[in-house]
Amino acid sequence: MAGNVSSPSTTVTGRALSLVAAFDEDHRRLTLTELATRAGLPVPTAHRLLAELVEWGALARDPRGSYVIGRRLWDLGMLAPVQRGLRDVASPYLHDLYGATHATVHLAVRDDLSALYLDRLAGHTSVPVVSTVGSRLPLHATGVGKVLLAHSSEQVVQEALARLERVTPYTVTQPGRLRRQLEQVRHDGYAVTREEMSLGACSLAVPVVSRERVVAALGIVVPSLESSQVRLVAALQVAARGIARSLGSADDPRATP
Amino acid sequence: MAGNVSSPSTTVTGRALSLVAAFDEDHRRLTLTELATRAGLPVPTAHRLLAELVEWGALARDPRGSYVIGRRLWDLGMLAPVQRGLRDVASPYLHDLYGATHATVHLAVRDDLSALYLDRLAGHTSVPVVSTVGSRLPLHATGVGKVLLAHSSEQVVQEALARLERVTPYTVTQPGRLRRQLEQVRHDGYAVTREEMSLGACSLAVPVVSRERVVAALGIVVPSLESSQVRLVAALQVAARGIARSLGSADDPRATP
DNA sequence: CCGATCCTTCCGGTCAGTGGAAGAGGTGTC
DNA sequence: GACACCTCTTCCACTGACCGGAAGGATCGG
Repeated sequence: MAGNVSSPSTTVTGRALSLVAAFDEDHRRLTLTELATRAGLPVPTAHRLLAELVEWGALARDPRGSYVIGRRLWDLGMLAPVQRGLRDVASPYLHDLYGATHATVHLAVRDDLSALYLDRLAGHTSVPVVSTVGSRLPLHATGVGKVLLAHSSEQVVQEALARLERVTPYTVTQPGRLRRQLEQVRHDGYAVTREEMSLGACSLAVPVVSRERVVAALGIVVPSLESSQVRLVAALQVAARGIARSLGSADDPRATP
Repeated sequence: MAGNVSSPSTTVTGRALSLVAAFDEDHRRLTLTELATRAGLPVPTAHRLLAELVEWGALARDPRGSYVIGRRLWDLGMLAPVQRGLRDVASPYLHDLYGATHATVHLAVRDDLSALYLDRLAGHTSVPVVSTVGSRLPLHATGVGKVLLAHSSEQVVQEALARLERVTPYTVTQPGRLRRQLEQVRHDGYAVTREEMSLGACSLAVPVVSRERVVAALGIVVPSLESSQVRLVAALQVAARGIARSLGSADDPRATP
């Protein structure tokens, strides 16, 4: 799985961007040659563009000379309206929820065919969890993902069902079965997963409904569901309603679903 | 205060970047003409470049046609090593601290002459606080700022002292007085501010010391300090030591101070 | 209806960007 | 010490991608 040699974009901006795009969750430090390869550019060209990006602060060089994402991009990223209102509003509720459950708490929205984690809140002793803020996980294997999918258009559902990757032995990979689960989620008002994304981790999630639209999903990850499920769902719903209420008041409707 | 018509960078990448740079905390939504002006570019040129940036996802267009920072930049920003290890490690401790104090909790590092807020944790009922994650506040008027300044090089201190802007009637603007306070901070091991940044908000902050270097500052904002100050400082120090301990283990030394 | 303002598209000239080639620095091998 | 091999950096002449004035839409308000 060496290089996703992207289409060698002919425009300059495109090329510069393809260099930046070479970074991802698993590639936070890249060398010149790696970048050139991944962006599908000749080394000297990459070098020149990178120099510019570094000068501007989009990228930075670590002590070893490798390239990393720079502080300026981080700054700018924080300005993104990516549900910024949502994130700000939700923060205290995530918190309450953590206080009530001591489970890892997640806030996610759907972005294309993945669940995009807007915020995460984990304690010291939480179950090992794969997600980090800004990361994406598949819709079919996570609690928040199922909630989001359950309230998506038929077209999205079809696309998602078309590629159900197996992650653990318990991942649901049969379209029919998942469809029934989604129906269940809509009926129950919450979603459940049991070790479908990572072993030893179960999750519960509920939708956050504002102006009659599902704007996000709120979920928690716990080692097991045993008896406490009812209580946890109740806590989730309280938090979700709180978020929705805060969203409804004093917030402009610039959603970006 | 219309346009900071930046030097009309001659390179294409530079121009594209100058468009992105036109966004800041106070300008999260910009129209084509605004962008063109702020970036110092002709409208058609700006238009073309913007189209590319939008297609790529660096920017996005809101329902009204204005431009905003796109989701992809947010993503990428989250990958920035801007103290990412620090942020991840600190998160649970910030939490504990909130649980113990129910005050707004801040984690900040020094970036040039400002305090850069890496993380913030606020409850429902917290004091009104200006900071948001990713924002910068002056070093001389905040608790975390004073801590960071107290442990900075003489050169930085001098530059900071050279421009002590007044924010509230209580902001310390006399260099001599601030110097004495910094001395006090080093001696006591914590910093105090009383309504120096915003009225009705006092703050306490302590340094996070890892490998004998001050790598960050941890602070809380409360309505008043009255009697509980000793307890609060103790809680802060516990958290700071916890973070430092977690940092010391299992983390590589790619600091970016 | 007409003028003002902002957004979008077009297209030929030109100059910035391109990338092969060569040099510099570093590291491992015999 | 010399060689092979690697990645990074600089150079520079050619060329085709970008530039931006001009013109055409779209929208709004009077």
